[in-house]
Amino acid sequence: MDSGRRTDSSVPDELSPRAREIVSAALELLEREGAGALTMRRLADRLGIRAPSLYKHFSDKRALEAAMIAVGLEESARLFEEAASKADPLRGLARAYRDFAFARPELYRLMTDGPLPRDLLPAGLEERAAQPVIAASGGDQAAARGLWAFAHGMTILELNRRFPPDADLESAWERGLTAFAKKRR
Amino acid sequence: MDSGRRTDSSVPDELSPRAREIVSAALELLEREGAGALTMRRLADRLGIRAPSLYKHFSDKRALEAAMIAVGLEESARLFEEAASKADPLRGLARAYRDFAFARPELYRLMTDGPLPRDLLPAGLEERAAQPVIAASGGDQAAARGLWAFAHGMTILELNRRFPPDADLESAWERGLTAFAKKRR
DNA sequence: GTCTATATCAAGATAGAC
DNA sequence: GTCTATCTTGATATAGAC
Repeated sequence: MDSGRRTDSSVPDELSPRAREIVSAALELLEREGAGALTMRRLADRLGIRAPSLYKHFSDKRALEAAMIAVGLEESARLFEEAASKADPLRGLARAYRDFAFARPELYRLMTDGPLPRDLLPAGLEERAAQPVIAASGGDQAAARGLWAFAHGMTILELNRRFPPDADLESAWERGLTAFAKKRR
Repeated sequence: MDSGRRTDSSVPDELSPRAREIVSAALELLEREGAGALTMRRLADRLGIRAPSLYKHFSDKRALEAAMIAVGLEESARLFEEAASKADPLRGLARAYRDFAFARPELYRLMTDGPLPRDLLPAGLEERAAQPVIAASGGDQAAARGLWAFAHGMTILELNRRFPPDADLESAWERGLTAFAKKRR
């Protein structure tokens, strides 16, 4: 595994180079050791500096987390756009959604466990990530939100190991996607 | 406001009377001040005792939380059974689900944010709470899990204020319930 | 069943020097 | 951009007396 020094290509470039390195290290720390390990001290350790130095780059922890969430939204928007451009957009999108969440489970949690820090996010980013889901729902916003809720519910309940251990989740996904694929009338 | 002393009627009675009072106070504290406020110290304050005394009643915080979760499962099982016994079980159940979550949002989070403490829960309780959903899905477990995922997704995304502020959630619920109401073939 | 005293650990953030 | 020193706060849990 490479580490620390590498700059993640999807870190927003409004940030200074050093800030981007910090976000990159924070994402690695988060994913490797979980949300509980994402502290200013541990992050600084990983970068070989002291915790107070981080405050020269981010005003507080919330600003750092917002930058991390922005990375997640950019990446998911890109993945969703690609999936929705192929055959069977609805199932492709569902697959891309689940794959993203399981590739970066801790980031996914950070992105969904509370309100988005909308005041700190690039304008239009939230909408951009939602757009492919709306398109795959035939432009019906209500259907898109229902579909998102279903996908998020399946995903987060599985991530949280909240389903019974022996549950057949493949069938549950299939049943839900079939339901949302049907035209309303 | 009354406090501390009152015993919640749905606290499991395998516990000693004093332990039930503690669980009751913990549920109040959790709901009034949020998960961050549920600490052994704050709980003890509310009961007029010192934190170490709590450990005579619960071996650790996890055991206390398990008792709280058991209360939530008992209550939701009761509410779901009642809702599913009436006309339009699927919509009644969905309403009961959402109502429960919004009546006790912090308890709902505690119940869904991670794996159940299955080793500390009364046997059969998890299944009892799930049963009405399976029944309303015509006995189809996969459909029941999809429906649960949808309901949880709608609920938790709303509780987390994760939908756009202006989203029409009533329509999203309706679209999803219509989808799951249709027979699969 | 409750107490005091204590161990152990850790968090976010600021001031001010270099 | 980084440092040291520090503030302020707070957590879970145990030992052993009463």
